[in-house]
Amino acid sequence: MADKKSKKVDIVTVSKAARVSPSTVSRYFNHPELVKSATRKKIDTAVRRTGYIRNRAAQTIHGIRSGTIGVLVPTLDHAIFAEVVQAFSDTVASQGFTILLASHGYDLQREYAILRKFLEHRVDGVVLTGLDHDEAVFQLLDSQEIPCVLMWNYSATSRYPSIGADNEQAGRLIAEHVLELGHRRVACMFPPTHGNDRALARRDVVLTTLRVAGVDVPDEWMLETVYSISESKQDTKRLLLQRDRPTALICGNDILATGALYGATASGLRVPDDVTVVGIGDFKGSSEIEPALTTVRLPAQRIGQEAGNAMVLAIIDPATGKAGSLNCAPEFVERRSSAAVKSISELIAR
Amino acid sequence: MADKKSKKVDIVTVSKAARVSPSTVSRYFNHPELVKSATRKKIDTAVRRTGYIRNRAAQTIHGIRSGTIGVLVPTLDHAIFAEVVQAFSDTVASQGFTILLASHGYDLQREYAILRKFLEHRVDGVVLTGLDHDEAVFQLLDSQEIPCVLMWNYSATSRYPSIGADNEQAGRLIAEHVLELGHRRVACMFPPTHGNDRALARRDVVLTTLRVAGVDVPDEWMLETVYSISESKQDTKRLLLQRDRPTALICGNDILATGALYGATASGLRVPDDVTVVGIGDFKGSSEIEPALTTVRLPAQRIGQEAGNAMVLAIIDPATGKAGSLNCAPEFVERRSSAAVKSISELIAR
DNA sequence: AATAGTTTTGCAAATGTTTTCATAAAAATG
DNA sequence: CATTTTTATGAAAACATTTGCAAAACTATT
Repeated sequence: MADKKSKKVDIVTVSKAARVSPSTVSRYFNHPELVKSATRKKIDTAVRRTGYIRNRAAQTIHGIRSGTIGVLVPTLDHAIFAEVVQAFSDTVASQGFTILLASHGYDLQREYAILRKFLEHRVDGVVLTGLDHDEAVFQLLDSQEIPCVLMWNYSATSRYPSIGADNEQAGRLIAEHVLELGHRRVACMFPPTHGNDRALARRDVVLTTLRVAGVDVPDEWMLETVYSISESKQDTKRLLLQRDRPTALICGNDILATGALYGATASGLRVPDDVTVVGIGDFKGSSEIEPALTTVRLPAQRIGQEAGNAMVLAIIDPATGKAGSLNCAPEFVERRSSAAVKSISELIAR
Repeated sequence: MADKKSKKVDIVTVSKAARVSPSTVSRYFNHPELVKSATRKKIDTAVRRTGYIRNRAAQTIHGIRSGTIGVLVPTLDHAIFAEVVQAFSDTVASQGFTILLASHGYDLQREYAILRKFLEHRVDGVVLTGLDHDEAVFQLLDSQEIPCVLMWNYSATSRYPSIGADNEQAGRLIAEHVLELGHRRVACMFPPTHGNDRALARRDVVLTTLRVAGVDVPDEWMLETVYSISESKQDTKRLLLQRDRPTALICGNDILATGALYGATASGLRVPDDVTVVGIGDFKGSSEIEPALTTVRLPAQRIGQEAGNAMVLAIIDPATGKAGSLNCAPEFVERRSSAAVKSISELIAR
């Protein structure tokens, strides 16, 4: 099969080889039921012989769908986004769509530029990560008539349909757990919140939940740590080696919690006997680490799939398909890294 | 800016609004130096007012580059591929390219189908992962005239330019280290090698290196374990709880090694005192885990960048740009998880 | 075998751009 | 100010397809 290396082979090359008109070849691809099976056969061999590959660009200018979906994430370097993209990609690929992928690195300006680029490519739909975006982004989306879904976070009041987990709920679940265990001396470690509505929502609700229960997190126990195991290990060591240390550490995500676990070990402390460590996310490995991490599961894979299905539906059936928001509920997962405070004396101890 | 929600706005809409011809608008975008600055200003406001977005599909059918590069990986779920894709994407994005991303899940049939889809979209270049691909894939690539690079692995004899690390070298480095430490009772844990030339290359060279040194790995110490911390933790426990256990465990990648570390801990063994564990990859977290993992660094980020640069060059300057292979040398990283065998008695002990 | 009804095919126009070529406008030169 | 040169613009063809419409080729019916 497929030689004819040299010259470009297009639909008319094929039509000549098959001794039919270009229109018929076009129909062969788009409405095969309209072409006689004998002709179909002729064209089939012609396609094979010439090595013809359809040109989607040429179709697209006829208003036909491009078969691409633009996916915009902050970064793939966080396993959790990679996972959700993977699930999304698989889901839409099974329906014939391919994804255009780009990352903005939490820079909202870049997000706008990338969105424009997606639109130049006439993507059939756009997926953004998180709820918060530049007003210009939303306006641009408004002015187009392609479906858009906000993936990863859920909020009933999001400006576009949001499919994901409710971060506030996740934050509350973990904070309540820590409170239930009797901890009152609680530290928090969250990633920088600039341009990251997810982290922000989690942090705020954790703090609020604690405060409502009468637990205040002093400033020096309020750590802002970049998404990195080594950084969080460092910061945790610094935190735990102080004379006055917390009995529990709530981490904004499981990567930070993993580093915290390592940091506690490196500080000679046992988890959960000496200090409770909890995360948010339930990343791969969180259940296997020693001690296994207490956390809140954010169902990345499910989110990716649901978003993919919603997007495809909205594309192929814009009338009924209007994607709606979907709350993929986070789920509290208790494991070994958290335990009740030991005793009254522990509460007063340094 | 940008309203006119309803009707499609194309280059002639803009040209009317600016009272110039479509050709001039086209030039405004593609050869702005050819249009008088007064006219430029007119068009500029017209573009803004109409909310026009260029249509790359329409450009592409003129043989103009599509500005897309097809990237094909086994899966994004392995952090290492996510990392390399991220680096690649960033690199080419800075030159105005966007990536079409798809994953085949180690299914070489799917790889072919995806490649075809990429070609339908008239990507300007294609990146595949690893050296081994279906003959049909190579033939299809041969018949096209777009650049292709094989990313992640390096081999001097690869069928297309390969940019990546030499897995044999990586395997040798780690095997030699284990031998130098005096280990003779060595177990191996590798992922399934079907459709995965990287794992295969590593395993073969490790085994060969050991055998040359007179160390044979018995079948029951030759573990095939899927890429998963929990699986490798399980398998490691099973391995280490036998009466007759190895003094060292070589893992095909750091994920397996991480699970092995957890498994050893869970078996009540200390690493490296009771058993040496080494990996390949130097993934994120490998340096922070307790004990820090001895491994071989595969420079994912650098590979992604180099591949991106090579690809862009090959696209924009096909004459000189012909991408060449590049060996991003793996680097042995000694950390805490490996140590010399303790004593002669240890060698005989069970 | 003629007619009507279907099915299959081809022609030509349309899609949204770019580009070549020719012409108009402006600038430079005498 | 006329002429030449340079610069800026527009008309029309080209790109690789799809599609509405009409003609042609079959089938079925009488």
